[in-house]
Amino acid sequence: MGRKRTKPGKVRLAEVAMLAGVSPITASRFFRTPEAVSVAKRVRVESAAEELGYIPNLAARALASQRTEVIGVLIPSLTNNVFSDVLRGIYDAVDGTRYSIQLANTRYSILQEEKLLRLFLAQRPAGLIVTGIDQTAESRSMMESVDCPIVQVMEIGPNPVDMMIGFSHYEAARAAISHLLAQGFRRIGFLGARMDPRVQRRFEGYEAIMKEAALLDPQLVVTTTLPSSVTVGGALLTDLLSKAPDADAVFCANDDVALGVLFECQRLRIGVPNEMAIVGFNDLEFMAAAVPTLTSVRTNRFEMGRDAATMLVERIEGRQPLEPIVDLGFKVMERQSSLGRNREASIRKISVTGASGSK
Amino acid sequence: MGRKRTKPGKVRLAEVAMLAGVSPITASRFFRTPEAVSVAKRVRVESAAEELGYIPNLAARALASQRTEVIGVLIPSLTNNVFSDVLRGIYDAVDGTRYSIQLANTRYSILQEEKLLRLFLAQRPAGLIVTGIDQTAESRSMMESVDCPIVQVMEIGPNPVDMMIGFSHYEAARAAISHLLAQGFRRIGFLGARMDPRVQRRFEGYEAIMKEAALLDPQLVVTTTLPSSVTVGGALLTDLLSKAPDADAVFCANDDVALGVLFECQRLRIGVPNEMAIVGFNDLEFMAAAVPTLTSVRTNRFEMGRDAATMLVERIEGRQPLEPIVDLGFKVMERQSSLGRNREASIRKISVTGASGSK
DNA sequence: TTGTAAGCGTTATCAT
DNA sequence: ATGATAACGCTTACAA
Repeated sequence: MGRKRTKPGKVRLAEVAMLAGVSPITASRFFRTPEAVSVAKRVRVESAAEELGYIPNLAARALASQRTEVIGVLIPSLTNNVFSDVLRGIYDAVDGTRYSIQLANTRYSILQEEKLLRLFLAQRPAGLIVTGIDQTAESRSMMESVDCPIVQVMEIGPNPVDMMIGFSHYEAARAAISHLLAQGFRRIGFLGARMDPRVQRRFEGYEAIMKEAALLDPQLVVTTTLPSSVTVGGALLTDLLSKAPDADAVFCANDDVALGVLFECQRLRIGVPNEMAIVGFNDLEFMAAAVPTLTSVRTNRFEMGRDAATMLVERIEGRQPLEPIVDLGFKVMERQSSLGRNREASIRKISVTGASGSK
Repeated sequence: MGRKRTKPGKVRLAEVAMLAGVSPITASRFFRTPEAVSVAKRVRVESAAEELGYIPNLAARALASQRTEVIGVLIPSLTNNVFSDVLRGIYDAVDGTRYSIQLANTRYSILQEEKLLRLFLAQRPAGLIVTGIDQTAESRSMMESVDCPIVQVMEIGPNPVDMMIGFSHYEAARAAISHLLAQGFRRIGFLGARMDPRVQRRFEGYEAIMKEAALLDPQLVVTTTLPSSVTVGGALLTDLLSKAPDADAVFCANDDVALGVLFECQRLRIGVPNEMAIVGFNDLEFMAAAVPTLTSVRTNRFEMGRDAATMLVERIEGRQPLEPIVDLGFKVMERQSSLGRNREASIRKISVTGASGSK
């Protein structure tokens, strides 16, 4: 009628308990809250587990306890360097803890994200890391009604679902443009690929400060929904030059676009920065190695992932983090590609470093 | 004494079965093997599940069935573009199946890999994807004694644990050097970073063909165990030039090293390819966009991941794949950076494309 | 601090 | 094709 009994191969908690001469529940306690077990029994259970090579069955644990030790991570892309740095930080922080990562790729679709979120939440994750602040209303209400801690990464904004870590893409773009203005550039183009919400926000920063300087010109803006790449960067520059031949600088929403611009300038024999200044975004490794070295906005992606996971684990384990919203800031790395001639000495110096909120 | 009863919120299989007017086991069968349930009951269970919003409890399923629907993936690095492409392929293939991915980072350490392997196997994964063919003896015997299917990715070699998909790094390097030889280059340097087993194999390919051509010279070899990067590429070139000022070409074991070499040549005003030819490895996107365009060896990383996961799923579900060892080959993408002057017309033309084994 | 009893939600086994 | 029953291995709730 029933099923045949336990195969002898596997070591269960009961075996450990028996060898240690305690009840299963005591052994169970030992693994979860050692301090709740007397020292004498602690050592007996420990050595019994060691001797038998006991490995807990996570499925049984999850079923009995009604929760898992899985942290769900939703990111838009596996290809983009930016996210792989964040991921590395997450794995780094989780490494050595009892938690494991369940990763899923939304492919920049908030509908896909909603679907994955529903899937994840159904398995009662211990915590959740989601990218950005542009979830669907449905996703939002799911996240708000669920009881596990959640961290939104990559940017900061109003109304966090729970915790948040990132920086203001708007302010970062403003700082980049301020730098170009301070260097005397005036006809500054915006080159954007993918145009996901964060690139959109960078554009808004560009737009705002250009408008304030009375320098905004639609001819200076070239974007595409294609994924960003070096090749796309070259094409965007070509487009820009056909619309605004007098452009003297470009702010690229991604570093690979910036590299593509550099190559295109070389191809077209346009001097950088004399005829065309270049500023990128994210400060990938190659930016400092290029010829000329390329200015970019450094963002703290590894730290973002690491701290997000750490905050999450802290909360899962019942501790309250110091701050629910962490602004990791950014830094404009000024390099040769944006060295200006200070064409107008009247340009005020603008601080280009600091926390996003430090307006 | 016991615990309080089921909270009313969650929908269980029993509820679905009751609403459908069948026994729980029939409902269970419907979800796993619909064809084993009569059509009449199928529709009733389906609509009942729909109506109640039933979501299966994976922990209960894993506990009862003694297996999981998790595919473990062990890769050496999250940062390296090469692996993120493979990963993307894996996620792509698994997407939409019932399997999920459990990812872990060995950080290029086979001891770390062994540890993670032990951890994974303890949870009875449905399948496993591991990187390369250089596991520890202990790892190997664990993999051989476990009963789940396993795919080794990134390269092919003798004695697969189970299945294998990749290409011969040795042959790929030979093909790259053959191309340089055919273009008339003679003092061909080897620039290698990280020197993981696959880079090592590329070096062996370089070494063998250079020796055959009686051109091997230790002064032409510069390596480092540092992770590969654009910056490191520049430094390696500098080292090479100090040891072998007459080098006329470099084979870079990674594309980022190749890009670093290009930049360093620009910095030193060394003409590419006239004074220095450059060949990279992997054919990352920027290679075709650089100025001059950079020759590289194209490898099929996305396909590698996708096909590895597909083969695994096939095997998990009981089907035998056509071939347990898949050679995805490679292709030397000849571009401007290795355009030679055919200094010696006597050089025989060598085919540079094809499966790794097609010596 | 420790133990007893019951239950977590599903599937394997055997029988019909 | 369907169902009754027991079992998967652990933890919660409560009592001692």
